[in-house]
Amino acid sequence: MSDSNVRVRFAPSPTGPLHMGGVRTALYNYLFAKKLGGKFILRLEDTDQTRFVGGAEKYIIESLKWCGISPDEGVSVGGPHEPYRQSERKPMYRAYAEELIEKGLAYYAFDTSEELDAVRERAKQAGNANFQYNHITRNSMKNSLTLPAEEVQKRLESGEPYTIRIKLPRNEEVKFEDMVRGWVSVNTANMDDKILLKADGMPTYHLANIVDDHTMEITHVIRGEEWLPSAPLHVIMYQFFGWEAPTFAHLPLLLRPDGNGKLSKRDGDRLGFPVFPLNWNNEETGETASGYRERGFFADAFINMLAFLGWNPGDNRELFTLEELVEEFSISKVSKSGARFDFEKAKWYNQQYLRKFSDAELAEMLLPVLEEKGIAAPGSNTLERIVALVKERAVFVSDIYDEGSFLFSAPTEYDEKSVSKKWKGAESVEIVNDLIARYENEEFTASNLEASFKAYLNEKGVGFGQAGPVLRIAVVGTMTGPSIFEMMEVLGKEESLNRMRKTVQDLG
RNA sequence: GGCCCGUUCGUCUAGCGGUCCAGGACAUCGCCCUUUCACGGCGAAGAUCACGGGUUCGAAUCCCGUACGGGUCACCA
Repeated sequence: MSDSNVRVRFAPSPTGPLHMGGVRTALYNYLFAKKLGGKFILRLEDTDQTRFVGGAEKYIIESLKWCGISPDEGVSVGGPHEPYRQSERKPMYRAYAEELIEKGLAYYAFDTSEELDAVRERAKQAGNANFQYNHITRNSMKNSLTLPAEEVQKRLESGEPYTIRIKLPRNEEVKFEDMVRGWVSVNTANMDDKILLKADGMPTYHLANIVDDHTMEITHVIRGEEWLPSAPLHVIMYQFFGWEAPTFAHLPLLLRPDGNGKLSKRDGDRLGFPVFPLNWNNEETGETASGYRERGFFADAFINMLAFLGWNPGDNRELFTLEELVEEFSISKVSKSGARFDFEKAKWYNQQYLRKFSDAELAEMLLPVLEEKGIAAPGSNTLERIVALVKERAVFVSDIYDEGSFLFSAPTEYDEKSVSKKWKGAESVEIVNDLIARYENEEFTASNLEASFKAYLNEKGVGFGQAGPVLRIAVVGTMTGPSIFEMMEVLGKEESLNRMRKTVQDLG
């Protein structure tokens, strides 16, 4: 990894759990930085005190950790630009806003929220869909541009609440080259004088963002497309401060699988899949949401899947670990259009990763699943053999149990369909009894059991299609599953025969 | 509604002027394997490259327009 001054940041707002779109943004930032030998910084944009949600910060840190996206600097790890929480940086922002006022590039505004609401309402009724506080309307508002200097001074000294707004030029083309979108251009005539410093003394996103990115020496700003409309404002702010602007990259949005619009936090459980990396429980509100980790996803698979929602290496390869993604990632290959999320594909990724593990590793991972279900785990040797038999049909580790539950404990009921289709009363009872008698003195290996079974078929003149399902029902209660003889070998003689005897009783 | 961004199989996408009557993956369907189910293998179906004009010997690829979709218009980020 070469020396590099590339510095990127992921700057979420702790207003709730981080959703997968956010994780992807973090991931692309991380990949971009690591690929170029740069630094990945985690900053918290908590300037809105009214929307702060307890536990969100911890959730964000844990999520990134689970994903393997580790910050080089930031709230969780510290660094040379501490603090990394904007609320803790509050004192520094005002000076920057005032610097702009001194330069004549910003002004004090005394309009209250209520007054602003009223103006907007009036504009709406006059047929003007949206009121903008801009180079025209600011002349009829209460601010340091319209009020006499003495009155401004008086208001400021009296402690009257005020905001600081940027003073945008009247008609200027703002251009910047976005790494994924190319040249983007907007005229200031279509922009408004955004508030930089709020009445509570906190900076808005725009101010805090620019000041922090500059002071933290951020070189590339990689964020979601929802920020594209405010990027020109940020470009102007860099000009106003006389700072070099970072390079921007606006990522395409993650779209909902159904209907229109971007994937939102509420879509998740409604559509049957998680939108969050981890389970979320807000103890204050009782709000809960499910996460990929608890759903049984491997972090690698989750990351791999996420990386491919809007990016690909340009060839047919699809399976990449985080390290491999770092190696291959290129922001120029990020697509411009939104990606509709598909849970089926997500599961496919997990299945691919599950298969990379050995039987022993999967057995180990299955242990906690069994414990949670209250299932007594067999010895590790038996467990591994069960894993070997069932793993091809599993997408998640827990599927190994779900698909082979009858290998852990005797079935408590018989699959109705199988029984009605293949169980022929006395005839079947006879077959099972014959097999019990036969197997009692046999060595219990799959090959032996199968050979003996076939010999029985011959003697009896019965077809496999008739007796096979009967044996299967007698041992595992259903017609599906791995090879019956393999299963019997794993189950062992005593268990297998007991189950057969019980079936004769139950279905006899 | 204003502004900005986007538009290749159902979905994710490859493609950056000729190798494309468009390739891969997921999903779907069929066959084979397995005397079960799944896995796996093979194959099929599926995109007039949103539409209309240009530019060019030649366009999915460049330009313009239209349509549609999305984002954004807060003292939220």
